[in-house]
Amino acid sequence: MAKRLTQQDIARMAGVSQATVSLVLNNRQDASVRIAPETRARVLEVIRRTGYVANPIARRLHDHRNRILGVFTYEAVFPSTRADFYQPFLEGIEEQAEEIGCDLLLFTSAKAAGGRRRIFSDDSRIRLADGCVLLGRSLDRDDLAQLLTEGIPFVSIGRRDDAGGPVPHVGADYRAAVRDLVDRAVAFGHRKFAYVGAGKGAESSADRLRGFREAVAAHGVEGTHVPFASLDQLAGFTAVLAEEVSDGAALVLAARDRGLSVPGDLSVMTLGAATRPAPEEIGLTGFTIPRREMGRRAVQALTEVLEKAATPQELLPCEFVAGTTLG
Amino acid sequence: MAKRLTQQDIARMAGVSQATVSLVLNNRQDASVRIAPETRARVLEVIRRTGYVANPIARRLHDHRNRILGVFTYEAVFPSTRADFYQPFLEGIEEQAEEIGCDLLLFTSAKAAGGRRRIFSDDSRIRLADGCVLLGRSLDRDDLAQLLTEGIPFVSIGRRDDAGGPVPHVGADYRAAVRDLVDRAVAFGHRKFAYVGAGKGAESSADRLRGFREAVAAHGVEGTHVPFASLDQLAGFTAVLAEEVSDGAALVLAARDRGLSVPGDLSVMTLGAATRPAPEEIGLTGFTIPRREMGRRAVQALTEVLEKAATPQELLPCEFVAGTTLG
DNA sequence: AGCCTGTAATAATTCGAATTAGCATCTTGA
DNA sequence: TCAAGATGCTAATTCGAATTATTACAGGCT
Repeated sequence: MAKRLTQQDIARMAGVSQATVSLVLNNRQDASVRIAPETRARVLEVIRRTGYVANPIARRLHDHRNRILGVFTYEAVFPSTRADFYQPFLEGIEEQAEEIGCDLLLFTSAKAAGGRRRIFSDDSRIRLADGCVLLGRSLDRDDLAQLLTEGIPFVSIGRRDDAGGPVPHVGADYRAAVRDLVDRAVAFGHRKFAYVGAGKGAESSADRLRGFREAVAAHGVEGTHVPFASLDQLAGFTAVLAEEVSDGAALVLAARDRGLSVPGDLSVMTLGAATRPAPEEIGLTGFTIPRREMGRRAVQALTEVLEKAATPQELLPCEFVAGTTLG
Repeated sequence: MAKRLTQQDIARMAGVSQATVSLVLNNRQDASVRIAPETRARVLEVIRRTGYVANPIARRLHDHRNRILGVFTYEAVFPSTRADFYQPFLEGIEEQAEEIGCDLLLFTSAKAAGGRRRIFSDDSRIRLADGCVLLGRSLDRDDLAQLLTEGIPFVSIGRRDDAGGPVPHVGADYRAAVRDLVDRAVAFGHRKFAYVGAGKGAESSADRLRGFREAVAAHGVEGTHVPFASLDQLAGFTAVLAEEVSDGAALVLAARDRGLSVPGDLSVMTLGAATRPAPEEIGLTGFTIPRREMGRRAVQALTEVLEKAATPQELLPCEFVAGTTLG
């Protein structure tokens, strides 16, 4: 393996000092440092001839930035089973990283303790990057707290409750999106609503349920939370909002199986959670989560954290999907 | 942003010298450098408390290792349009990287000149990583040559012709796979073969065509290369091998449109290239490319390059897919 | 006391490039 | 003619960690 050329080598060849090579390379024209045109040309010629490129490692050692953004996920991102969930986020992240000229570091080395990666372990590599985007339905509270206390620049994708301090995040406005769905359903004449899903645990679930409760209260209609729903538990309700897309789809199929009409006898809406893969052909009414945009904005927010030591918190609007299961 | 901790900081807190911290951190036990157990424990405690991690940049500057593996692609990897192609490879790469405790660096910063990323530019960051996996249907010859002459450790996914020297790669054995398909078709009685596709340009295309030529020659049957095929050009042939899955699918549909039976009147096989998305429901006869395994092996090969300065070259077998379009 | 041996830790140097302070040399202008 | 200023370049330092050479000190032995 041919030894790599250094600025010192170039300097020797051009008969100047290493400092001069550096100045020429960076095209410095300041009043304080001047290089004669002939000298500059001579150095440039040697650089051209040798194809010399500055060693980025050494270069980055000097500034404190290395233009590397970390992406942490609690599990592998590429397996196809998880692709539907991660991919749109990552698409946005990659896009924005490319725009600001940063490389992306995937923390695949994080020791998988009990099948789940850890942000902090004996030799946490989280600080490899200038800053870090955290991705996952739920994030460990202790991890968030430690990130905050250690002053590690990061942004969460998805809203997060305070963890010993405000957590910088870019989320989706599930609360408003769910309220909007209820509003629309009320306009269709619905008065008896059921919310199907956990409604707690992850912030994303809690936000949805909260939006639901606010909306039914505002309209003065009946709204019940049914954590795990079979069709039998939904007798009497005319509109069901299912956190999970797959749950919504299953309900539609089950209802039609029993000869019920959807949306004739029962309206079903989905709240976009895609923990499990779901059939697409049903055309569920609901909303889309701006995953890609969230990825983009997260990287932008991270640059704000890095440059202004800010704590950005932002919720992006979800877009209504008409579908065919509300009537 | 809180200033990043240095070994000097740790040293101060533990009341020792920076050198001592380094020695403890690297768990050096040599006879020449000894650290008292109490001192060691004190330093480790400070490290644990602060969550200190050595700056990989500085570390790399000194010992030329940082447990970061680069992944270079000429375009973004996450957009869904490219996901089908990249994903299986990346899945294998991620899996193996996780196993050997390395992080993955995606070179999103590579300047996109004319929409295509460049490995080498004014500020090439390729050397940030210990080594690099190159991914893409075709790789720039000049880039490969430069990687070789600069002695940058890398492995190509996909076989590559020499570029001023042998190129380390992990590819798929298209040659053998295509020969196998022809063998099977001959066994079915076919004697007039057409090869549809470029058959040149990328090594993967050339290898397929080469396998085709070898097989028809070995059997003494007729074999013609038809770069861009419409159904009309295929009159007289009884078996068609299409490089592109989508081309094969289109041929089947076109043939059936004209009232021809597939495989009754015409057999169609595909050679697995998936540049464009293709319908899956046809059940084309052909073979699968072991993309995921290629990703895994590429990372393993890269470790061989790094540890033994080897130049691994390996072709993995493709698996026959019976399908329904050969008879 | 003087000398050696072992132990424990540190000072100093290295990696490659960027930057700052500063040293010569050459012009001007008074 | 001499100070002031411009010009062109380089020596020295910095970044953070790893390594080598070296020092400091205790205890044992003659």
